[in-house]
Amino acid sequence: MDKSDVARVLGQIAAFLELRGEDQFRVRAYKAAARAVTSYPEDLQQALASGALTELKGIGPATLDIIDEILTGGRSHVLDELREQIPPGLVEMLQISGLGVAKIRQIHESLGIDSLAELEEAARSGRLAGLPRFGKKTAENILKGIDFLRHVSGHRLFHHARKEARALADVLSATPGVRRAEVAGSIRRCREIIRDLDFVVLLDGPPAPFFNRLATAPGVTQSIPAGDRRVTLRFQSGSVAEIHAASEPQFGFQLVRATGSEEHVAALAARARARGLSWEDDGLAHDGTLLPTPTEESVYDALDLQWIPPELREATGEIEAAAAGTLPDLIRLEDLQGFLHCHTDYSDGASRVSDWAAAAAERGYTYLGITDHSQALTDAGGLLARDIARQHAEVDAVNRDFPHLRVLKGVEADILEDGSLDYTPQVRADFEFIIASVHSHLTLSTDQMTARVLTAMDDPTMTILGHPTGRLLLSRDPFPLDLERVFETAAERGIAVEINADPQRLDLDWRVLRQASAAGVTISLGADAHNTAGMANVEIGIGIARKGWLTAATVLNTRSTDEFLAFARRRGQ
DNA sequence: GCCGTTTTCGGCCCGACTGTTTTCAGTCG
Repeated sequence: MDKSDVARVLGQIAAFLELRGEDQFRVRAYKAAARAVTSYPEDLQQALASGALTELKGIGPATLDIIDEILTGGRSHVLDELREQIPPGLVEMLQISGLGVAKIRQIHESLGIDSLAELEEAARSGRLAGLPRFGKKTAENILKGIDFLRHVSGHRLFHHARKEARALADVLSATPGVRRAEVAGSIRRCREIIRDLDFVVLLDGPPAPFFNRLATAPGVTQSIPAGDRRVTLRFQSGSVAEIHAASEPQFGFQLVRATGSEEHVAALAARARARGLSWEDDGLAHDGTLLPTPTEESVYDALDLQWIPPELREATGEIEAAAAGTLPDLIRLEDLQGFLHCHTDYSDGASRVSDWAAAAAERGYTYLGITDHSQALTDAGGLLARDIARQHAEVDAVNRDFPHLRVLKGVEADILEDGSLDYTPQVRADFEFIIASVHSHLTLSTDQMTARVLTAMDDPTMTILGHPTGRLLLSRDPFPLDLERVFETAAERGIAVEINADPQRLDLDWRVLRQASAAGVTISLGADAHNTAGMANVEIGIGIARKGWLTAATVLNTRSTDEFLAFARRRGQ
């Protein structure tokens, strides 16, 4: 049980209370507590033990009790009781965009519906559209929402899946007879959303006894063997893990096979056949004899290929490049000199300027770009024009305390509906660089949204286009935008386009990064972090950049402080 | 339910948008 589990329980309690028609402020208090837990930078267990949690804003006696109960016992009796009173199907419906508490209660009370399946049937049959204040459009949107939910169910964000996978890999490593356990599959490829977890384990002995042991391990509800060296495990939590067993001579082969996308692996198999080799379940064979392939390098080598970094194994040209010896020299975490896009307590961040500076200095960054929300984003407590001078004075003071770090005065300015940037030009001139982002009016057409963003790019104070498509993985589709024209304009104007490394965004999508760099666009890697724990976002952002074949030269914040500032200033003149 | 005090209970975000209806309820951020 960790922070995200605790936050999930608190959020669910809020949802149940909301459906029960409870006081809205009580509901809001639970939601606030969930947020407070999520953004709490320290270890929750320790904070509970030391009493630090009682000091946390948003946590009071009732929510503290619940957190204590979850952390010690793994469940909450408050939630359990609510589950008995209210059909859980109604809580699922809350996830449908456009359906709120009032409509769900109306549907439940007038049609007796309490599951998604029944809701879908009612929407299709027209019963739903017949309700007062419902109509054809509403029914259509609900069907769309159900489709979306089905599509995302069973998928998780990369960072959640990776955390679980690492924990499971530790358990596997500690199992008797296991010499090594590696995370493979889509997590190793750094896909933005993950369904199944894949592992390759190096065993001392035969797989069968090991698989039997796994089948009865705590939390495992089902164990489905596939052949004699693979097993699929289903867990109580809903997770699905595929375990591939390997002996030492074939470990590299199994790791390659379990890591690559289906298409990548199929292409490798075809290449093997073209070379008179056969690609079998248990290894690469020549004339019926398995070739020793203990490492991944030995597998690719046998196919006359350079070793291919896992992030690239998506069958998008990497095999051809590896054959020609032209794989890119991918960017690495240590290439970054600047840490960009973070929010302080001047807007919706939890960390102070000095906290950020200390964290950035500790990680060896040479500059740190502070970018609070601008005033138009009132929801996020956007920085009011009158508070800017105070923040800048604070930055100056912090800069005196950190001789090896330069804190830069940036801002994340809203791109308003008409494409203008938030604040007056005079106010914007006080910042050393500006990330401009769309946060509102997300339902414009492709033409309108493209025109809006292009207009914003006319503004000479814009340095970086933030989270360009506004998507929220597993919850909100990207807004429509003609990226080709945006890239063209960005390259022409010297505006960088962001890979937003918030694990919920990862926007730009890695699939369009090669198009962007081919168009000559400079990419900025932004953490979009709201507390110093969010510094780790950058690591995921690097994975996405690598997935998009980016080299250090394409990424803005691999440059020195002076080069970064020169990039920002060039446009203002 | 939590916060912040005028320390014991009153206040807590509201404006824009959508789909409905024909003046507005419900949702969203």
